[in-house]
Amino acid sequence: MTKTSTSAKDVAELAGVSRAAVSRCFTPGASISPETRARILKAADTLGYQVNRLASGLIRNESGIVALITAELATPFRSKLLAALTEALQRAGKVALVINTDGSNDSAQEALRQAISYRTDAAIFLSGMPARSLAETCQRNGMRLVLISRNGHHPGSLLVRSQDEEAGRRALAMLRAAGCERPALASSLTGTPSLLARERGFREAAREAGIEPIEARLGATSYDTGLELGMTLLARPDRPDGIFCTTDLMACGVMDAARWRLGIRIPDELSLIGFDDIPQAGWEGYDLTTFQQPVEDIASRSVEWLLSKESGSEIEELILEPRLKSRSSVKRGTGGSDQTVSA
Amino acid sequence: MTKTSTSAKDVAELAGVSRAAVSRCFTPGASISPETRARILKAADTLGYQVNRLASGLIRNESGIVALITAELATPFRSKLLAALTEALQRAGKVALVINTDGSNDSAQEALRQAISYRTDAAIFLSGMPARSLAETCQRNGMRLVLISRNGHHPGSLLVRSQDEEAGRRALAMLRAAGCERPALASSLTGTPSLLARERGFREAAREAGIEPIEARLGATSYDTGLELGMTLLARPDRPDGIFCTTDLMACGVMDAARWRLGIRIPDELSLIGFDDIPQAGWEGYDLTTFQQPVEDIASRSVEWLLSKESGSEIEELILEPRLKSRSSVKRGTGGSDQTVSA
DNA sequence: TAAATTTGTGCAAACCTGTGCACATCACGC
DNA sequence: GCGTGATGTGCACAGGTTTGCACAAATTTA
Repeated sequence: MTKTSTSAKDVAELAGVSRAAVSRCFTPGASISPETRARILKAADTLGYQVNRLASGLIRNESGIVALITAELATPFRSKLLAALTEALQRAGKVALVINTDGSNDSAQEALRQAISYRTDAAIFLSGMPARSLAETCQRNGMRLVLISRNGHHPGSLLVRSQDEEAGRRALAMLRAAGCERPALASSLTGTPSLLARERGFREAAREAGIEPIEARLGATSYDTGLELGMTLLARPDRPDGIFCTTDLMACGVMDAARWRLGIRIPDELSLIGFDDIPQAGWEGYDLTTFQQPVEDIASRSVEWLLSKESGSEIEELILEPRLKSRSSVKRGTGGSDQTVSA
Repeated sequence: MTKTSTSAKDVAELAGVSRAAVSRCFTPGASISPETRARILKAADTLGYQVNRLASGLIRNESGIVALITAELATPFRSKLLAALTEALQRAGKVALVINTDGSNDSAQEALRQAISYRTDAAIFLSGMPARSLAETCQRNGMRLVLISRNGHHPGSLLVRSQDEEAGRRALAMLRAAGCERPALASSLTGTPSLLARERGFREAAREAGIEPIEARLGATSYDTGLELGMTLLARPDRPDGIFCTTDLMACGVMDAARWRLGIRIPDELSLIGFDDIPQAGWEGYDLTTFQQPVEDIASRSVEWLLSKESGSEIEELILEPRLKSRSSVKRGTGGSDQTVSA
């Protein structure tokens, strides 16, 4: 029933050349004379011909598809990263296949199977981790793997992460510089390596300064979790006067709990620091001090890496430095300069 | 250099059967004995074999890929819709190819060409519109088209839209019921059909009530535009006491301009209504009255439609009713019940 | 003018899968 | 014992592309 679309054969017949010629016509750098090329292009145009990349990928062993494997796609940070990645891929002449997971490793595994069945040139993980055996199968087939904010160490794949621990340390230093005496840490229960690293940095820096930070952890990394975290932390008898939230989304929740439910003034009574620099962090009402993840860099450099043909078999790692976005959610310090802040 | 991945031939050899048997093993409903099936599955497992969907799609003329063509992917509403669509597709055994555009029709056209070259089973447009001729080429090739919130009328394609005009009318009625005497309309300059319809409904309802609404239009549909719109509208001598924003994102901007820059109290001095019901509209500080777009419905019903084989050649249209989310950004009316609100 | 080089084209094989057709095997009923 | 039907398997082709190889034509060189 469904008619098959126009193929190179049709174009060849119309232009009066062989099928090989039309293939060469669309292959950059192939040997073809200008006049036949023109004739073929004209024929292709009248027929509405587009090269069939399924067939092309089949024989060239390069589909041009890259799989993006992610959970919670609608989240501000994820969607920002996804947008940057799809655009970077498109600029490189690739195209993005988006596969959702529920965040579990099993689900990521299943997603990778899908990717394999479409013979994608690469797979980029924003959530979850594939099992080692399957990852090795991928490598063997020449499929490249990029792991963003994961802590696996599959040889041959690219590991992209931020200096999370350092950021955590820096957050504590900033709160102290702002005069906070009871710094607190607010995070989610999802044990994502990057979140754990941020927590660790904050905690260790606090202990080194002789302080045991107040900590609270709840549910998923969402706005609602932030609301709850705020209510929990700010109801304590030793109410914190500075909170580092491992995610902007949670920070927004904490701020709203403080401001709208408890009437606490920001930053006079409470300083807040987030992470990611989602768009909402820059909104008028939040104006949240946070660490900007270099999303564009992550995207463009990941794509750049997976375009480079030569893959050494050793682990490659790309560590990016988050840039501090200093806004008004942290009280201006009494005197400490920015110099004292460096880890 | 890049080794080719394991094919059905490899599995067949290991299992000691013909390649056809392997194919049948993975084809539901094909005739194959339980024991050979088991043997093949075992061999496939040890080799890590996955059916090559490129080749499969080539001969079955059904790639299993659906293209999602969109601009401004990182926007709250778009990402929500995208998440719903990708999940719905995945549930249906399809997979989503995401193609960015810059919003222009040319760009959408180019995206559709990409889709054709991958022989996608369908293309779903969230932005832009393909030219009629190209759209017809798609139809002829058996590729289905879904246009979300577009107003083209390509025969054979599905048109999905909300009752935007009615919502606009209803927004005005609500503002009037809240006692607003100077209702205003805030929108962007992007002439998206759905935005225009909302504006039209609002304007017409106002005129029917004998009021000429204050109108302001600026730039793109973004938070920043909302900020500017707020400053513009609220600086007028005849300052509006109720504003309908054609998008939640702009409504957030307007609210922030009013609250943080001008010290105007919501909803006492200004009532606000948005559209879309993005997550932020439900956040503590905004609590924005808005119209909820039935994103899940849009996604699931679009997918359902494009799975149904029989496509009548007449235009098919799917009109969904936005659900009013009544929150605290509109002053409680003096007495008007909800009955008076219906269009 | 003949030889040598460049340039462009066609043939055919290869990539991997699904499937119609023919055929072998087996059980069964008479 | 034989015809009949059911069941499962293999062969071979189709689908659309890329590309090595051979070859024809055109151009340059001696």
